[in-house]
Amino acid sequence: MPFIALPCDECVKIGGDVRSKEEKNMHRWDVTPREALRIQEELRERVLLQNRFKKIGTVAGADVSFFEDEVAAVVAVFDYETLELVDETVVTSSCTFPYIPGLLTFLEGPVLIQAFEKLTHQPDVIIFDGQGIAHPRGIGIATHLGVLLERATIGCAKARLVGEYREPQREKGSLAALTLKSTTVGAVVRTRYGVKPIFVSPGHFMNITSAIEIIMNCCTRYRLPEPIRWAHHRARQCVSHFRKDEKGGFSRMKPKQAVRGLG
DNA sequence: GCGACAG
DNA sequence: ATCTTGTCGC
Repeated sequence: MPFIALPCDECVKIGGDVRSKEEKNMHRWDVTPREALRIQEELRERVLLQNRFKKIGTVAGADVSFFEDEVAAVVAVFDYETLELVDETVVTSSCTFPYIPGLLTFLEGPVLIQAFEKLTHQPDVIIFDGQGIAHPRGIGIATHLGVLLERATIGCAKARLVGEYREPQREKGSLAALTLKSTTVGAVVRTRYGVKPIFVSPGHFMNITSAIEIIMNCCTRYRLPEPIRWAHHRARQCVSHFRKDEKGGFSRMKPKQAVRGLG
């Protein structure tokens, strides 16, 4: 029974039951691609592209790594000024949905939400490895989870999903508008001289200008903002453990090794 | 029907 | 995403 002993600001009472806002907003995840589209259409109406976060004290990076059907999700929280780590959570799980362009949230969302629930320090802003509103239905993973968690989020993708743009200049800080149906949904940002640009778009409780500014402030000496780099790095470490366990396991040992091992 | 297509 | 060593360019 999902009862919470001490009701607080983060909780809401419903007929004697006490549920966190996350639970109250949650929808089903065991859905078909068609049902997933329907959920996105419903949630898009709840998106707010206006800043709704206080003075930024902390920023989090969220990412997921894979090894076959096993996944490891990491959420790492950093001090916005010093970019020092202040909190981090890891959750491993198995895939329940395939990767389908436009439906990434249904693959990574469930495990990421579990990781957020384990945090001790709730960040003021969250950066995701994927799109925000620069999505065919305006609700990429950053936007979707921003609505469910009711938090300010930013989408920071390494590649384009939708939209048109002109290549930004080679200098660090160069920008180009990412346009979809004659509407600017984000920006193509050159975070270092000459490197491949990243695709920044607001998720939720955030406007485009602030999204770009926050991302730039988190980019020190690499192409990706520090929170995302860290989360990605840690998620990969976890996945490497899966590999070792897999190798040492008996059931999935490769034929050549199995034969030798059995004499 | 033919490409495009976050991770 | 992931498999992967050295190597070309700033």
